[in-house]
Amino acid sequence: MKREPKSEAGRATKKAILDAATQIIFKDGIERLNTNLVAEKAGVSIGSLYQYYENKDQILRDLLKSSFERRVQRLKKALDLSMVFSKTEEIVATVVDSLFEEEAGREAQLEMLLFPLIVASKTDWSEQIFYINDTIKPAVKVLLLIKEPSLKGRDLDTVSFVLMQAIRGTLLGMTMPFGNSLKIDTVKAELRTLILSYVRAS
Amino acid sequence: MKREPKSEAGRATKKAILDAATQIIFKDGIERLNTNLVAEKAGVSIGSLYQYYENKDQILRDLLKSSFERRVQRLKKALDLSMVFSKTEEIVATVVDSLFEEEAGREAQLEMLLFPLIVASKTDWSEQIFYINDTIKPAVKVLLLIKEPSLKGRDLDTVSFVLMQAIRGTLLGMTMPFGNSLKIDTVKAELRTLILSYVRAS
Amino acid sequence: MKREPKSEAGRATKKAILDAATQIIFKDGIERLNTNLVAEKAGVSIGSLYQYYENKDQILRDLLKSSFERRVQRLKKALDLSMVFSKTEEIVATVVDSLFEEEAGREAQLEMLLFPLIVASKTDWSEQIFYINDTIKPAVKVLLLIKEPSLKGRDLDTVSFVLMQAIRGTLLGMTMPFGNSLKIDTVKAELRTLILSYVRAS
Amino acid sequence: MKREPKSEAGRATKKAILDAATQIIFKDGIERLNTNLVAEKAGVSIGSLYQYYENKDQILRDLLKSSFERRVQRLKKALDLSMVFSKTEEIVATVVDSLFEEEAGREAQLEMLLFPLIVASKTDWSEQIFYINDTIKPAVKVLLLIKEPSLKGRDLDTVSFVLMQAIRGTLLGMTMPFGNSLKIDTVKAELRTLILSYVRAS
DNA sequence: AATGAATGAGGTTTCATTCAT
DNA sequence: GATGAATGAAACCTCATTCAT
Repeated sequence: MKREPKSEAGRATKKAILDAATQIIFKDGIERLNTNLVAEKAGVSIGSLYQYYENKDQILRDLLKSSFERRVQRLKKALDLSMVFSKTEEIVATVVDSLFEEEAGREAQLEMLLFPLIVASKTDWSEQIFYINDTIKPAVKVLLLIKEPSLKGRDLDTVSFVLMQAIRGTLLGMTMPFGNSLKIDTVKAELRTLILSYVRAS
Repeated sequence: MKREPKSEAGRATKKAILDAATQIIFKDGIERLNTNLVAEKAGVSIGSLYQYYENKDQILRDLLKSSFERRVQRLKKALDLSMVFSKTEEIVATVVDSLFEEEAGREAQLEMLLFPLIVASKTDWSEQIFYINDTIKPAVKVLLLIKEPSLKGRDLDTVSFVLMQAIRGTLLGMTMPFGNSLKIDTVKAELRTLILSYVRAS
Repeated sequence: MKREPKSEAGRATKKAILDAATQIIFKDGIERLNTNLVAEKAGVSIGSLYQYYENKDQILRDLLKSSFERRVQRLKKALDLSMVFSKTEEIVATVVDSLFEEEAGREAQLEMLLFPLIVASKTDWSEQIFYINDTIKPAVKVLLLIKEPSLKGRDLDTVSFVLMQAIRGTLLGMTMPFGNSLKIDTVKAELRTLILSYVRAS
Repeated sequence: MKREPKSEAGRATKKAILDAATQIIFKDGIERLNTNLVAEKAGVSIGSLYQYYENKDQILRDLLKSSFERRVQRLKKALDLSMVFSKTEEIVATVVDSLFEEEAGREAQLEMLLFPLIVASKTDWSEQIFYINDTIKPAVKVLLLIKEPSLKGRDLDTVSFVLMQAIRGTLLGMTMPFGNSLKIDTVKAELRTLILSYVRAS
């Protein structure tokens, strides 16, 4: 295990590395992501980079992890706030709004770009991959069940899986060439319709 | 532009290259996909590979293209056959069945694995990317409208976009670690429910 | 030794190959000159190319040879015609004119482009290299001596060497970026001045 | 842009690469010049070579540049020293002597060997190519005009162009097979004659 | 005679990682 | 701790040439 930064400077370096990596992925493409370039863009020597990250995989893993964490934070916040509202409609609206916040699309995209590397690398990524399911799904399930009794009888694991994939797919589609010609508000409205009609289907 | 095979042998070589590439992607991971390995697994010299493909990107592009074509074929077939059935339920069931056929998941996965390379590469992929939308979407739209008059008033472009992304997302999820613990029949049932309830939502 | 073309078609093929090679050198650069491309541009299969040329070097050698032959023809013609004129001024003017004919610059350039390959290759090129010297120099020497008695006492080999290199250098310079900004007629006038003043120097 | 060496060691590595390249060009021929060989002869890993040079072209460009710089230095020195002499004859003699110094022929030759690559490569070489003209020509023009008023009325750009090409051509010819059979002193004498008679021609 | 598929040695370039300073 | 020079395996791609048809 590599040194955990003890000083403020160390933490700043790690952040700079992660930021540089993210920037490269979106600006130059994930194929151009290499440690030398990351170090350069982060304004850090390649030697320093390897003080904080054992290897390239660790950087990617950290990237994915922090993306997940941001997403979880965003969703949790949305759900917590909306729990006090009475209607499912409002909960769904709040969640959909939070999904379309600035960064959410980028995170979906980042996740997808990272996936091939996840699959290919020798390091074990399962911790990262399951993290979001373990964190979000229970909340989703509980919430759905309380609000929509009609779900009783259906397999909630499958329902939340389909729901999440549908949402993620739509989000991802928005970041692709053919997706960004659509009006965001219309897409949000349709996504709300999809979610509501689905959970209320008998 | 590279030589288009003029003999039967040439065509066989091209096919062998494509097959080898597909096999490598699914067996070894897309990160291990390199021209030398492809040539080797195809039982062809590296020189021959470059007779038929200008560069690695062209192989990937061809891979994507043929995957798209197969998908379009499959969907077209399903839609044509089902047109004679009277009910939307049956159409949807047929389409969902066709999506879960052996190869369909692989194609969704291939597409996703290829995406980072698509984004990163200098070659222009838009032709490939738009192909499926241009081919499938009109059919979907016409069909939906005929069968479900309740769609009138909604933006059909957005509806079909959301629908397709939802389907694609679910399909993709099935190929990922956390997806394949679910029962396929349950997922299919839920996907049918999602589609039907969504297009019938008012 | 390769087949000498017996048929008209054969000779045409050889010419097509040479023409294609010349075109490639000037359009794409000598670095892009390769047998496959030559065959393609010549509208001939690579197999056919190797029926007429043992290897790439032979093509280059043939290229150089025919360039030399054209130059020799041009100079001979100029010298023969001008021999009947009485004055050195007129001879020089005629020769300079012939040097600036359309193709002459190209030939100087071709020769220069071919030189590194000449030096590098294993095949013996001395025949080609000396050809022009052996053919042109005697004529130059005789002519100079007859017309300009002041040359007596100077080493004619050196004089004609310096003269030829000066001419060739100027010709070559005209094909380079910084050369073609000059007015051709002024350059021709100065070259005439240079030649005349030089051979008449005491 | 590649790393500029920040340490003494780095500068030494760059120099070793350039030296190795020069040596290979003259010993093995420019066709044998390849990055692996250069790295090997320089006693450096191929990776290090690419730390300092973006690609092969950059090495060649650097080679040409430093050759130019050496030539300019030599000529400047010769011209400065000779400015104090009173007669054009002496200036010309000094310049010609400097041109025939050990290295000068090599530089002319290097330049010529590099030319095909210059023409073929995508990188922009104009900076290098114009450098020598911009640096030397002004000095030549001023000098000529001061010393030889007879030049008034002639186009000095053309005169200095013809003069330089004549000189360069002669220098180059000396490095070629048919040139080195001549006595150097005779050639130098004739070149002096050529220059003097030319600039004094009316 | 002509074709063009196939070959593979050899070249260029990249990049994760190490290690001496 | 930080630096950056050095490494070299491994990838990409080219092209002269052969040979079966």
